[in-house]
Amino acid sequence: MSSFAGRMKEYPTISLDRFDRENLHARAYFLSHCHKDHMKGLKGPLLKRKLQFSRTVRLYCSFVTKELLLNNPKYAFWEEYIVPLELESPTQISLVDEASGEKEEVVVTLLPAGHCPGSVMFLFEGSHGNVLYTGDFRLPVGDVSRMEHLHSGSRVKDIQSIYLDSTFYDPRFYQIPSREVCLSGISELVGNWISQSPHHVVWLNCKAAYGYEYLFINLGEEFNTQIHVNTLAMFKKMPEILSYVTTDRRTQIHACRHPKDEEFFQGNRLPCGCTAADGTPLRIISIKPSTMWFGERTKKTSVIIKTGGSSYRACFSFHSSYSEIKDFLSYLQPVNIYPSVIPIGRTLTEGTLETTALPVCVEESLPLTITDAQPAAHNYVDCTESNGEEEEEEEQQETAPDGFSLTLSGSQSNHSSQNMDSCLPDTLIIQPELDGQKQREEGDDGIIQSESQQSSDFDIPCTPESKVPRRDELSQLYRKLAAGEDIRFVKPHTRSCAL
DNA sequence: GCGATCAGGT
DNA sequence: CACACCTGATCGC
Repeated sequence: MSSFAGRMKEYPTISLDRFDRENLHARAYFLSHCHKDHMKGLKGPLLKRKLQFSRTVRLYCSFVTKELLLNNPKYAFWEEYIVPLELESPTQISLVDEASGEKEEVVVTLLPAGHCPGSVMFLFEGSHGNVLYTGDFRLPVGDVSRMEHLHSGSRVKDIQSIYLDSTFYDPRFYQIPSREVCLSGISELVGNWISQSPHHVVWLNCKAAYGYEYLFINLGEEFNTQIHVNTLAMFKKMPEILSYVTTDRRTQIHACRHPKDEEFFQGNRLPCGCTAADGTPLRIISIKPSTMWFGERTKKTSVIIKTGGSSYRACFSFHSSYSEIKDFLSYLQPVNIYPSVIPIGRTLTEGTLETTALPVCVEESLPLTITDAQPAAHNYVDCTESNGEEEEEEEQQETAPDGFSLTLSGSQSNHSSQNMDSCLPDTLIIQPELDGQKQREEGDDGIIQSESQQSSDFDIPCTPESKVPRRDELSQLYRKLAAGEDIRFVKPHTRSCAL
């Protein structure tokens, strides 16, 4: 959960993705994307009143975000105060104090963030330096070097601070299969199922959030069909999406939802209640998009895991992996990095919220901490699926190697499907009729590669009280990152962090 | 009745 | 182990 309080040190009269408390006094608002955890306070009556009295306060976002936002009647009052901006079009904005008349100019540029429809990063350029607020993002390695507005000529712009989506900024999440790999895995599973008969249907068990649209589009395109969803209203001005979704239940691919949809599925019913025309029972499989992550050296595993007789998990991530974030940061080399997510291991309490939620500066507090590298005892990833019956293993004590488990909680079956495939990177496991998984193989690719080397590491500290990285350590790290050297990252001290 | 918060769920 | 969101209970206004 984002713990970003809404404001940046350099431009404190701006509020982004938070609209409550102190943010009620902002001179301008920015919304990076239309997910509820970035919209706190956005429908508040206080804010509504402020807008009615203001001549200058506006909300800036992408056109798509505006469209999605206004689709919800609770936010309809924003309509006349939203200024949608084109992507990659630097726009000057005046930050005006309406009481004093004091004014500050800033240029903002929206950069596509790859998180969900309409999601953007905001690049601010003004008298307090260049600052990048990433919002939530997923960018493949290398994409940052192709973002024109982060460059000036052939040179990377000097970035004073990055306010970072640090959701997976943790070496445990070293790798997440690419969007393309995940999509093709899902496609293969869907295709193998629905081609068997018209009564074979797929239920995509997606959350109630924007971000699955590209999945619908790709499946719709591939199978020349539309995906059944509950409502089309939010897409009415977005033809690229609209043409791939439908409220007509007569399709083999569903992403509809119902408050009791899991129960429905257990009873072999779709959430929409659809049945076959001739009374033949439907053959339904569910595919639940879930984040799967893998270790530094393991690229070999399935993006689809069978979790029950008719249930599958499919790899799907809205957020960049650790290595993607590392690529992003090492390319931009910001002076400061402010993680948006409170590092694991603690929950925010009333007392700590105020202090920990505030931005932290590399030099002063500690967005980053250098730790000693651990010897690479085991460099393979133990991809296990927790089936909910096992005790939480104790293996994640200090004896745990830097491998980590792929644990899929919430599975209803006893069926273990770990280490599904150790050889075929993108191949999924499909067993339409066979319930057993006899070809299951132990994760035997635990070959320890030899290049383990001692070197520095950094991760997000558990608490603001933990040790501050020394300046020389940081510069050393940055030099390595800049040189493209392989840097080993250790597990964060999430377990040992005593609180 | 409303909003905010929390616990618990998927 | 994460996320984004929902429901329902509780509290305060």
